[in-house]
Amino acid sequence: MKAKEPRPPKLADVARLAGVSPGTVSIYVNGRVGEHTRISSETQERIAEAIRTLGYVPNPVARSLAKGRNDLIGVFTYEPIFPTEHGNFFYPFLAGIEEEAGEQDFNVLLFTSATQPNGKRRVYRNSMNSLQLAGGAILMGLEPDRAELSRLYHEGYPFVFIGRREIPDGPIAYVSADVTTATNDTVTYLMDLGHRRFAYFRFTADTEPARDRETGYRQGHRELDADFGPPAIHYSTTLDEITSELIAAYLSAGVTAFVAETDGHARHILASASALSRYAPDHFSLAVLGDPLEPAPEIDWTMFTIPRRAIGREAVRLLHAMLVQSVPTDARQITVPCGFHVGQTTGPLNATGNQEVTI
Amino acid sequence: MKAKEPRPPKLADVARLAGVSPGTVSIYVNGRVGEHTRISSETQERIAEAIRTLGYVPNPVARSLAKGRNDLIGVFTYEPIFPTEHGNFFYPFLAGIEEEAGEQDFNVLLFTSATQPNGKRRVYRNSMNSLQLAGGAILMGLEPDRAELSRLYHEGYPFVFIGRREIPDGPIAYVSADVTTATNDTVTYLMDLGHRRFAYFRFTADTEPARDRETGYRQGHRELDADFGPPAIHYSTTLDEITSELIAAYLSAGVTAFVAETDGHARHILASASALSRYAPDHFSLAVLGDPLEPAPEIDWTMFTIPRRAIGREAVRLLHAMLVQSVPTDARQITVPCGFHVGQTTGPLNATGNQEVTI
DNA sequence: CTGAAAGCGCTTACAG
DNA sequence: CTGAAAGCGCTTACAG
Repeated sequence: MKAKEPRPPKLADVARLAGVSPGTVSIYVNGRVGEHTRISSETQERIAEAIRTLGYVPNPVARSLAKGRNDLIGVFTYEPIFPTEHGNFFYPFLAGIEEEAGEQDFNVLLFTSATQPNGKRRVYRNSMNSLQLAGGAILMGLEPDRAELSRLYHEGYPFVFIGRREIPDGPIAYVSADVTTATNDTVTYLMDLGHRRFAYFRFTADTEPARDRETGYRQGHRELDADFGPPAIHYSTTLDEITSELIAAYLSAGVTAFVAETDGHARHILASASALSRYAPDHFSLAVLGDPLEPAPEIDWTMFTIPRRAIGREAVRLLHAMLVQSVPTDARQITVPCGFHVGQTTGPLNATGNQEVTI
Repeated sequence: MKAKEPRPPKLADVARLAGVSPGTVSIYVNGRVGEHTRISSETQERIAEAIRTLGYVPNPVARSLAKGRNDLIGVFTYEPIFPTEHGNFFYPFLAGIEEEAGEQDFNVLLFTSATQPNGKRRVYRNSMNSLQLAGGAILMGLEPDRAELSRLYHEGYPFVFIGRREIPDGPIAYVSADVTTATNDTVTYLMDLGHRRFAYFRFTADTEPARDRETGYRQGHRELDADFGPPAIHYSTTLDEITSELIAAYLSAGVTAFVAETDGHARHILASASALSRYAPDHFSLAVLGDPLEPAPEIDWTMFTIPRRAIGREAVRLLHAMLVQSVPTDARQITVPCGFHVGQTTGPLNATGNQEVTI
């Protein structure tokens, strides 16, 4: 084992040994030999030799400081990146980020130090933006702190949110799945199957993704029967509010198509209906507005799918563009189309007898 | 939206505005006020005020350069960190790393840029150690490049491998599950159930983890019947070599306990046996030397479990120790005990009739 | 209790 | 084609 030298060789050491100036070495190691300046091949050989014998490797921190930038893109999540429980929400996005970062020759900096005692994370700690080490960052999380987003926005720190997020201060950069269109398409698909009376189940929480889905639903809703008794859109705080009585009421009112914000809703609808001996797709159709994170083992939902991997990649590309060029703030909203999967929970009206059933 | 200032404020700006020297500001922002130097509370207030009005946030790169260290721990993997296919080998380790890094106030730097055209990764690119940005790194991977490990070792770059790895040059730092003991214990457990004739199935590949398991097996093996016909240890390149004929030969020779290096081996043993109408635990017992990555849905194996999360945490702790103190090279090998899970694939000899069966 | 100065290891115009 | 110098933004002894 080699003796531990007091300090690693630096560029100046190389220069001295090669008998050239530091500037020349810098140009050489950065491979910028042909660009503006030429270095004689003998000199190059001397430098290469010196680097070899010294075992020189450039200090990336110093380089970052001098250049004013580095090859890091940050990833900040408001919840743990690698949770033990629950399927990993972030995983597929990270897969896309890793892939694209690899291609763009970026390294990915995970901000894990910003964890507060309560487990939540913050960008700002004692009024310091902890993201600064990276030139820009990708943020993810179900419950971002809007005040922090505003502050980042005002500071001009380059960041891209995964998922559409709004702040009052102006348009922030995001990459999002086009759930509005996908929801509209889902409704259209069900209508093409003959369904006219719909019930839409969603949580009360007024988040952008929920809002976008409802927007898409209302777009598709125009040709639908709206006034049939119970409200066509059912808001609930918990899934337990989806009872057999509730489902019975909808079925009695002639609803043949259910649209569920999450697979959780869908499961509860299915369970409540089965207590009434009503099943999909025989007695009604049921579609989910998005794909469950876990490969959805038992039930083959009709649903749209969110291209999370592609979204991760797009986020890196957008951030990269913001870092090197300047992207106008109103051109920083990227939307990628969803996929659609026809499963076993939907079927044509009448053909299978799924129509107004008296219970 | 605020006008984009030409450059962010720096420490010197704060100093000027507050009417103090940069050094004083530095001490203040680093919260080292009480330590060696005292700053009058009026001065502190002026500095705080200046920071606030300027919106100053310290440049972490400059700080790293000046201090000669930063709060980054690198994570380098020889295979993609977030694969699309196959369960994620790295995930549970990363979960532990994230957890511990959060507690130690470290950020985690994922080296994703080092991807070569062929998909493999290297630490050294055009003879430059790409890990340098982080003060130290945790390496993972099934097939590390030994030459690179040697080079890192000689360079004195602080790194910890997850899993025991050897290089000829000297002892490298690692955190590993104690699979030797766990394998020994597994054999002992089966012996306590009355089994005496064992067959051990493993791949030919001579990796450290495979070697450690075999060592444990041989330790437990001493009291076992060794000469009963077919070799007590079966080496194979592919799992397809585990045929019904092979299993029949072992069963006929009186083997009642199979020990499988991986759950893949175990599945093939089970399948081959069932073709002979022989089942575990009725006709033989079967234990797996480690837990499958995926929660192993259908089959409740008897196996030992690898505490991956704990290993991830230990790796961060060890690296941290190496970074701040100096840990002797021969004290850098950490081994954590495995868990043991009694499943449905093992049972007592005789009690259930699993003994020499003629086929 | 605070200031002036040197230094961390590089890069980048600017001269020759 | 190459060198000398200033600068990136901070920290850290060392003086006062």
